[in-house]
Amino acid sequence: SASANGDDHIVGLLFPSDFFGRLFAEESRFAYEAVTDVTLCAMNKSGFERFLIDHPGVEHEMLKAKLDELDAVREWAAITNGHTTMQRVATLLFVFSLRSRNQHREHGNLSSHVVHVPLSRRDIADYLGTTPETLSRNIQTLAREKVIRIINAKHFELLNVNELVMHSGESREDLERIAAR
Amino acid sequence: SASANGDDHIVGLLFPSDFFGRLFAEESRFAYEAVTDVTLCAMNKSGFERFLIDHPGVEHEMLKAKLDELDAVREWAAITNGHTTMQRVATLLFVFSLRSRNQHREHGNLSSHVVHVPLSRRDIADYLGTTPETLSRNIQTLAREKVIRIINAKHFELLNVNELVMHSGESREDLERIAAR
DNA sequence: CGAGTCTTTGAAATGGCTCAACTAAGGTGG
DNA sequence: CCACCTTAGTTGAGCCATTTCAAAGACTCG
Repeated sequence: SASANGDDHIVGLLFPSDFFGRLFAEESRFAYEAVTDVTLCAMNKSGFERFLIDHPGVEHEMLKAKLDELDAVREWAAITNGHTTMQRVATLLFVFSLRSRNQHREHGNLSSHVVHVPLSRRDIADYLGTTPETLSRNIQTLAREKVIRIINAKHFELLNVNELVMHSGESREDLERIAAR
Repeated sequence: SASANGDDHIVGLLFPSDFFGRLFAEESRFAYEAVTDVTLCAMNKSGFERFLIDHPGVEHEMLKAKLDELDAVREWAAITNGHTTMQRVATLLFVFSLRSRNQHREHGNLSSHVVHVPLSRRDIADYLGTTPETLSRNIQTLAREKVIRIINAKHFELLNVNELVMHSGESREDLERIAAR
């Protein structure tokens, strides 16, 4: 997750296996903050830059990854711009559900529609461009409508995925593409 | 400018000398639309991709450019998220003023604070994540406060740059960094 | 000089924000 | 192990910016 506190804004989330750090520049314009325990692989910045330059094949893969990332950021920007808070909340829940499903698969727990969102309400709100209060109200509305069940602050059970997709205002294909990055 | 019409959204603007097109992917997720007459340099996509792979030094420069672009998109996303419409309008005008100042410099017309925004109100509104009506009201407010003078729909004279910066809610340094890309 | 499009303006409706209080949860020290 | 304290989340009510719907100017182009 990049940049969080104060009245700054969260401009992205990072998931396991994601790369971060600002290559080929003095410093990153954004801050990175962990919301869970993390295992990370750190390397010497200039050494890694050197390595990329010396191994064009690897740098080529890095370029492709960054091009994908660029698309994803633009896509997310389009979503946060023209949608209501409810649509953003629904989109976020669905995207996280696809991600956690992938993580649960290895536990053989495929049928479980439990979504884990490790962010605080404030962080989610910052990411979605709203306030914790408005976010909470929308989550509670979804629960009241039996679209989700709130297990606890960070765990949700999806009771009606179709309804969730409806609320997101996106087609299911678009949502899956967004989640895929 | 990328992606415009309907209820789609504008996720970026392109200026002279900018590169566009989605390398190393089947097709672009976004559409590109010209709002002015343009002179463009087109090249064979797969040929150019081949060229990049064969010339790691050039591909390296491409990577650096895309990394900058990524920062710029994230920065813009942060702006459109947490700011009022007025702040976004002021930011846009200031950024365009820096850009057109650079263009006017060569005409020896340095002192002129005339900003040219070739987009329609609808396009600007889409880009800023608002409606043409709200956008118009904010522009008119700036004019009423003598911060700008509306020459015509696409040309504005900046009467009070300091006030404009105030309205943007950003520091002048931040604005200049944003404009620089 | 129209016909059509773009922009502006008005008035009403509303979604989201702010401020404030209340509840739940987690963590600490006695 | 429990009372306490602190933080996070929820709920309520009023307010305000923005949207929406509608219509009146402007500008452009044939």
